Amino acid sequence: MATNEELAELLFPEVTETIEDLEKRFPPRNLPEGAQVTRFAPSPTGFLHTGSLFTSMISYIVAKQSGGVYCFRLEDTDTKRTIEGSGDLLIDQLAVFGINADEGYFPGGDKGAYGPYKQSERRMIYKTVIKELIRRGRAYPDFCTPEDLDAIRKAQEASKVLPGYYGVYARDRNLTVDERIEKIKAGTPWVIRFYSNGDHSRKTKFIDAIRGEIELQDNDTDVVILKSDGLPTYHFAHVCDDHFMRTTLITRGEEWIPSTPIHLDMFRALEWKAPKYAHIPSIMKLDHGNKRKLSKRKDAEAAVSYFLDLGYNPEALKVYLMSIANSNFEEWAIANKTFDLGKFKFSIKKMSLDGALFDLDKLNYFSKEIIARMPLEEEFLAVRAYAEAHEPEFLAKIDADPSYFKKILNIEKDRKNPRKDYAKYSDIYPLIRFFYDDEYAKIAANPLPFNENAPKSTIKAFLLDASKSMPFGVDEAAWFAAVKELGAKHGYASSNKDYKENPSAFVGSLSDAAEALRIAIVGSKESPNLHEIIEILGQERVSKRLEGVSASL
RNA sequence: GGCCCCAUGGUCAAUCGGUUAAGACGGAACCCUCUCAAGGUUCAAUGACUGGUUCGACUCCAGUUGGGGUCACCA
Repeated sequence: MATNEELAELLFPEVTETIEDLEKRFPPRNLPEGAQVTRFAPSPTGFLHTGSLFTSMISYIVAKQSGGVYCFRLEDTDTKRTIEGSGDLLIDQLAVFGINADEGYFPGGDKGAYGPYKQSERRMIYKTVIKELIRRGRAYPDFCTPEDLDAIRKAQEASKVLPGYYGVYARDRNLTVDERIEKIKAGTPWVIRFYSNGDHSRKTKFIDAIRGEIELQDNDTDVVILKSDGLPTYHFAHVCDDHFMRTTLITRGEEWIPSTPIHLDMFRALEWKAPKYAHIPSIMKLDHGNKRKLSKRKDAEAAVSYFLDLGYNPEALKVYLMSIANSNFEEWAIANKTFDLGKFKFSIKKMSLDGALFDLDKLNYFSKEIIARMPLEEEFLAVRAYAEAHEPEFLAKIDADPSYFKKILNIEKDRKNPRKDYAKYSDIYPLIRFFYDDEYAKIAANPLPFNENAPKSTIKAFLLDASKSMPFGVDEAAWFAAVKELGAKHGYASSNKDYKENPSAFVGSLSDAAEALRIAIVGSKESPNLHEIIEILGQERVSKRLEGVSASL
């Protein structure tokens, strides 16, 4: 009669260390009371997901505000789904949002004493633990083929019993050690399963940091812990890694709630203290009247890069996500006149329990606020960087005369209520391109939107006159007084009130006069403060435009 | 289907048994105003249903309904 000891040795001869050794290698952290060790542990399967940003942001802020440690761990155990280089991309994208790990996997190499931080490099750790589990009879090799498993599942469905590899349905659970050894020696492929002692008819409870007490049926499934490719499954890797990395708070999506009993079962078997869990609600989207999780495949906004490509300020996205995470953040921000997330006291208990619908309007609102509050120099750099990456034509204009562009950006910015017309950097160029002569020429080549209130001849004369006598270098009041006077000379009312009282006495209202000027100068009925615009454009350019438009009428 | 999570306006939501049920985004109106973006003022809009417990329930309990999640050698 062979022993489990022999089985373990046959399965993992390369493992020489023990769990004891690992405990010494990764000692408990020496952190102050209350400090949380959190982690973000994505799979390198693509771009940073909006939900991942949400979760990582929360992990980060919890660690920071408690004086703890935030780790980044790469869960690259699914070799089929792994996309080469996406782990590094994830780190770059998190860095854009200022979420930089204290320790973990980095493109240049691991940082921290609890590594490696890439699961594919932790094989020996998993095997060490599994070898021990086999010795103790708490794990065993399973020789089922996919077809065998399929047959078991079909039988279960037919007899209307819960599907899964458990109890009497766990075919290889009760093989003798001799039988196991025999099959292994015969070269039968195997995986390692956890030997559960759980009882499905009983409940396990745990305290979720967000939801409070959660009660679930105890796990009795013998889950696969080591796949045939020698890599662990998520369930086992989570238990091992978070134990040896000394994670204190597991932040993960709420889709993990149902499998928590599996994890607890394993912590129990290993006699390890289970960490606390905080199951984060998912961000949802409305799809044909139904709420559903943001989907990487179906929804562009599921990828953080979508917002970055459109030119949203990363801070704005974070602020929006924080307003979902802790809804009191918004009131705090208004009261404190700052959106500085670092100064806000985040509370994991205040997180709402159901998934929020992604609200683009609200993102736009925050984004406008944040861009408007940015100091000019900072905004300039950010816009330039965006143009550099996405709008080469715009970039050329900026670089041809940076100070000119800064003046444009600064329109109505230096005041208590700054202009808020850009939610994202991509909104800027279309709105300000008239400042550049070649772009203005393209706009003016199309019919300009003059209204029909005043006859063309009046507009023509008015614009021509303005091109010669409109004052420059004077303050806004003086300039506007001059505009009124000029308008009056051509029959426009000098106030809208006058016009309203007696419309037939005038060719148009003051608004009509101002509108004619605006259209001629910027090519549109809408623009920021006209006075600031003409001062930036300068007398020569403005006169030329007025003259040109007048001539074309 | 089993199990779990969730349930206040269109959206995000406050209230820890007693309120005229906050606030923000969005919407509407008005004001300001040379247009727009803002800003100001005001308005409309919420406790899924049914039973309990209680002097009193949005709040506690149960059930119903609805939404979401999960049941892999994916995470």
